[in-house]
Amino acid sequence: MTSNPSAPVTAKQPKYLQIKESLLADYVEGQPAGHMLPPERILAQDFGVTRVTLRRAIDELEADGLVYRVQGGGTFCVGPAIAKSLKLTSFSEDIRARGRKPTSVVLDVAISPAVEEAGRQLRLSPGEPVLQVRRLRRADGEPMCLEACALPAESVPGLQDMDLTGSLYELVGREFGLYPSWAEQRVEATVLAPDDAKLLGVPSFSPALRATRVSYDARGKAIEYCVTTYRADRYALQFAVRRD
Amino acid sequence: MTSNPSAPVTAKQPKYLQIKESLLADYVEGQPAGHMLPPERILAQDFGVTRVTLRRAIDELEADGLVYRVQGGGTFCVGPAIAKSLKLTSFSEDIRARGRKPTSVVLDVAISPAVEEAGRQLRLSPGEPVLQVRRLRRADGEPMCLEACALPAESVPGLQDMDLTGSLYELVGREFGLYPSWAEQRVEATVLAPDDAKLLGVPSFSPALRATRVSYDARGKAIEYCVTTYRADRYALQFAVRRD
DNA sequence: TTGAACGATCGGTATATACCTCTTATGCTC
DNA sequence: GAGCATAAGAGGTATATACCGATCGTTCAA
Repeated sequence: MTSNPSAPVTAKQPKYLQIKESLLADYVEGQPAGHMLPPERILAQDFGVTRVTLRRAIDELEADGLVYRVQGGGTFCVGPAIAKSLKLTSFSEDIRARGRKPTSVVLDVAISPAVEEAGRQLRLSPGEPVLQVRRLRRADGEPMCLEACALPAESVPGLQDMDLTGSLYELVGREFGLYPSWAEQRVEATVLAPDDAKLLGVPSFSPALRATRVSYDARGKAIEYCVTTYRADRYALQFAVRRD
Repeated sequence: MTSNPSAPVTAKQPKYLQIKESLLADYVEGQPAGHMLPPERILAQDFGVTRVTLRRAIDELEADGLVYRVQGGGTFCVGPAIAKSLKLTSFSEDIRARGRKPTSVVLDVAISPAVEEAGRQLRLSPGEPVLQVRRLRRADGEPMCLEACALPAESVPGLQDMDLTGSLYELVGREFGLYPSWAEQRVEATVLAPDDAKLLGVPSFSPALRATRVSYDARGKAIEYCVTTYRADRYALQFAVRRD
């Protein structure tokens, strides 16, 4: 980099990411479905980069499901109605995205030796310490779900004394540099045991949705094993999936 | 195409895809988690291509979640235990993947004007014809779910007279060139109405899992709107999600 | 023995360039 | 007016090359 005094605030992001953002703002956001972007060669010239670099930026937009390309045809927007997040979201993010306020009550925090399902799913040796957190989570004060998370205690030293009423994802990311890259999830229908039903404020044996999730970082290391039980009358899981 | 008599059977696949397959077989499949691949420069030399092309092949493997890269470190396998499909799967594919045999009984086929939810989700004008199929789906003969699919009739002329007992995805792909690229899905817990319960062979008001899905092609055009009701005691939805 | 500096090695970004393949619109012929 | 050939223009693949930035092992000094 030169000693250019007007260096951008963008903190040394690669060009192709800067161009991606620029393309997003200029040609994608707010555009109707099927709207065509300028040809790659023109855009490359406009941005003063090679077509290779420009293509890399569009690759990103395509991977995010924001545009699609037709060989010999052009590059087009998929439209605002679509383009929903294909992302893995936490409860907090999800509830906020629906315009409601997430809160939590910590029911239980404990560190115990890895046993049963949690230890096996986290791929821990029997006896290794596991931090377990049970929380009741609400949206605008309404009980929505019961959540039982287990994390390898060695990955998150001191977590048990922190504020656990917010997003666990945010917390372990900020404090321990652990960022889930992807997760395996299992969803089933069940009925609520009396204890859980009471906490959620519904009759015993009401229908419920149970999601069991194991989150991994980019290296494939298990970060978190989490079982969440949702009230069926107040919550539905919503997500997008890619094929091929 | 040249008249080269020793043309590969690989039907003119791009080099980077051929290399991807080759890397998969030679360095990824069967390798333990954390196993390191040779450096990019070496691999490029071995395959007789530029590093740019070689990197493109590894990009594919990384996007499939099969390897991860560490700058300055190397490229590593994520391991066989992980690397489950992040793909959108059909019922047939899913059941087969679990080692069971999928079969279907067609309960109902009809073409009617687009009304209600189906028409809205498929983004059709009111009155446009919609093909609706209701099926009872089994695994090894056991009733697993009830499925109600709706497709724009104009996209699939003659589908109503074809064999609908197999995979609908496969059929519309083969016959009409329609390939779902991604889908939005909504999953909720519910209880079975008496009619549905009877078809699934369980008592009325048994718990059930209901998945509502809209599939789109790469252009963002809606292909299919589908509501599937699963027996809670026999089926759980399983999938993987990416985060960023 | 420890620790800091260095260099080799690895993946990450970017340039310039060439040619292929597919789509689409043009325009001519019948 | 319908239909087919053609050319222009779009994205897709691949080469060769250069340098940046992070990691890790080694070496050398304190």
